[in-house]
Amino acid sequence: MALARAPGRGSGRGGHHSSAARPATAPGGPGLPDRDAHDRTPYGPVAAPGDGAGRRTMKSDELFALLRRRGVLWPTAEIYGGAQGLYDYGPLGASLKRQVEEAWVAWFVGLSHDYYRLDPAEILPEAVVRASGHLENFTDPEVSCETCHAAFRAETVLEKIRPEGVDGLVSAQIAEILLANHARCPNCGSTALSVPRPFNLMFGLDFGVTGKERAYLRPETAQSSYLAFPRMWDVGRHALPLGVAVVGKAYRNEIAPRQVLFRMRAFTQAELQIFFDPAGFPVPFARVREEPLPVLRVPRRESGEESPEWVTAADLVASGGLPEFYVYHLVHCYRFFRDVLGYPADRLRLFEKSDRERAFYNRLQFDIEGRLESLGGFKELGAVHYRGEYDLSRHGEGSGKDLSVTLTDGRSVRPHVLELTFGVDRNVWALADLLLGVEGERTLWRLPAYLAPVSVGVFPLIPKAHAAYALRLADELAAANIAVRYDDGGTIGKRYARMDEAGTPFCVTVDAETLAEGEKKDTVTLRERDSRAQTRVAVGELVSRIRTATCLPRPPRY
RNA sequence: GCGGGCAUAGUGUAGUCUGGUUAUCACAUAGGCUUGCCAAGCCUAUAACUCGGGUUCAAAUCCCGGUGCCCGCACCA
Repeated sequence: MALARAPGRGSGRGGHHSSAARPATAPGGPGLPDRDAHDRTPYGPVAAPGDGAGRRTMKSDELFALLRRRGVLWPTAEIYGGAQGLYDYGPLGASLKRQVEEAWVAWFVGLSHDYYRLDPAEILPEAVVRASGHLENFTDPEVSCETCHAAFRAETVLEKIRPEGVDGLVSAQIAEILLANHARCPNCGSTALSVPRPFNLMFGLDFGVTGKERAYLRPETAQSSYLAFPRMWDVGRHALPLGVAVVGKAYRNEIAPRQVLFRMRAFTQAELQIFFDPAGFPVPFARVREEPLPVLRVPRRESGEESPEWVTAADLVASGGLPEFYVYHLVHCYRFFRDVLGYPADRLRLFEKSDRERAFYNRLQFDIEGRLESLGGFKELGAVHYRGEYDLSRHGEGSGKDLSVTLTDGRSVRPHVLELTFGVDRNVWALADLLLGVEGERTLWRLPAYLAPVSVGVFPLIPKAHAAYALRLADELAAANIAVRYDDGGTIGKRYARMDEAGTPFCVTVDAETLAEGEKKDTVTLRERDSRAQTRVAVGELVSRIRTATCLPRPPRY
C-alpha cells in the first residue's frame, strides 16, 4: 500500500486532517502535491505560507504556557526555579513523545528488512569520544574579551595570525601566541583578551571506583551505532546496506540553552545510521522519482533567497548532481514529516548546508526545516548526512580493530555511512506549533490519530444515569489496548473541548438510547475531533474502528 | 558568557510611579443545582506578591544582591 503517496493522506490511516482547514496553497496543497503542475515545471515558487481557516498561531511563551497547563511539559526542578536546558514531560507529553518515537521507528526501521533497532549505553569511555573527534573539537579553548566581554573560540581569533589553527596547543601556548602577536578582539578590536580556557560541550564523568578513568555522556547517539557495527554485521548476517537505529538521550552542556525544546542539555535523538557499499547503494528510486520536494540549495541561498523551490526527486539527481540513494532517503524523510507527522507541506523546506556550514566529514547535508511561528522562522527538525567513511575509519584507528568487511563477491570494503537524524523533542514542539492552535472558539490540536496521547474519550451524557455503562465501556476499550480517557466532569461541551485541546481524535458518548431497549441499544455516538461530526456506532465496532485509525504508517520496504 | 527588559494563584492580569484595610478581575480546577450532545447559567471552595538582605512604625510597592525568563550580541565540533 503506497501510503507515502500523497493521496493516502486523506483517508484510512493516513490521518484525520481536515483538508478544508488547511490553506489551499498553489503548489502542493495540504500534503497533496499537484503532479500536473510540477512534473513539467519543477522550479515554480512555493506559495507564501499562511494560516487558513482563521487559525491563530501562538508565540513561544503562550504555547509553552498552554503545554505546561495541560501537563505536556515543564521545566525540570520547577520548584527550585528550574534548571536551564532541562525539561520534564508530563503525562500527555510523555505519551506523545513516545508515539512520535514509535512512529519514527515504524517508518525508518520499516524501510528495509536489514534495518535494526538498538538500545546502547548512554555513557561512552573516553577513548570513544577521542576517536570520534568530540574530545578534541569540544575542548577548543575559548577566549573572552575583557573590554566588550564577547566570547570566541581561540581558533577564530588565531585564524589570521596562525592559519593552521590551534590543534595540539595547550592553553598556555595559545595565550603566548595571542600576546606575542597582539591579537585583537574580532568584535571591538581590543587587545585585552583573557587567558584561553578549555570549553567542552560534553558532560564528563568520573568513571569507576578510583574516579581516575574518564567517561562522557554521549553527545550524540550516532557513535553507539558505529561502535556496534562489527557485532551488527554478524547479527545482520553480513549484508549491506545495514541499518542501525537508535532512539535515545544525548547530552550537551550548551552555553546558552534557549527556546524551550530547541536547545536542551539533555535531549532525545532518533537516528538511523545506514552502512552501505561505497561502490553502490541500490534503492528503488522509481518509487520516488516524481515526488516534488521544496528544496533550497546553496546557489539559490547565496542569491539571497529564503524560500524553497519545488524540484522533483528525479531532477535533483539528473540536473542537481545528487546520488539516487541520497535523494531517495531525503524523500522518505520529507514524507515522514509531511505524511506521518502531518506537517503542512508549505511549512517545510529541505535546506542544503554549504561546505562552510556542514561538519567537515559530511559530504552532503540537507536539513529538513519547519517554519515555526512560535520561534519566528525556519528551524532544523531533522537532517540527512552523507558521512562517508569518516566514522568507521576513525573508530578503526582508535580501537585498532579493522572495521572493513568482506562482501560475498570477495571485495573488502569499509562501508560508508548515511545518517538520517531526527530531533524528537524539537518535533514534539513542532507538532504543537504547527498543529495546535486556536480556531475561533476552539483550541484544537490536529494531531494525526496514531500520535495522539489519548485515542478516545468516553463520556456519559448524564453522569448519574449513564456513568456505569460508560465506565464499563472505557474498561473494555482499555483492555483492548486502546488509550482511553473517561470524563464525566462539567458539561458535555467542556469534555469535548478538553479532548480537542489534547488532540484526542475520537469521543464516544453514552446516552439514554444506548441503555434503552430497541434498535439503538448498545450504540453510542462517535464524534470525530476535526469535523465534530457524530455518527451512531455499535459499541462492538469501536475497537476495530479506533484500531484502524491509530495504526502507524509504514513505507513500502525495499 | 555580555547588554537591556521583565518577574503577583494553574493561566492571563489589576495594584508598584506616589509604601498604609482582608491584594483586583477573568479563565481554569473541585463540589453542588441544572434530564443536559459541543467551553451556557447560578451557588460554594481551593489558590499568588521569584528568593535573600536592607530602609521604615509599616514593603507586592523604595534600595542592594541572587535566581529565572524574554529580546539582542556571542556560541551551537
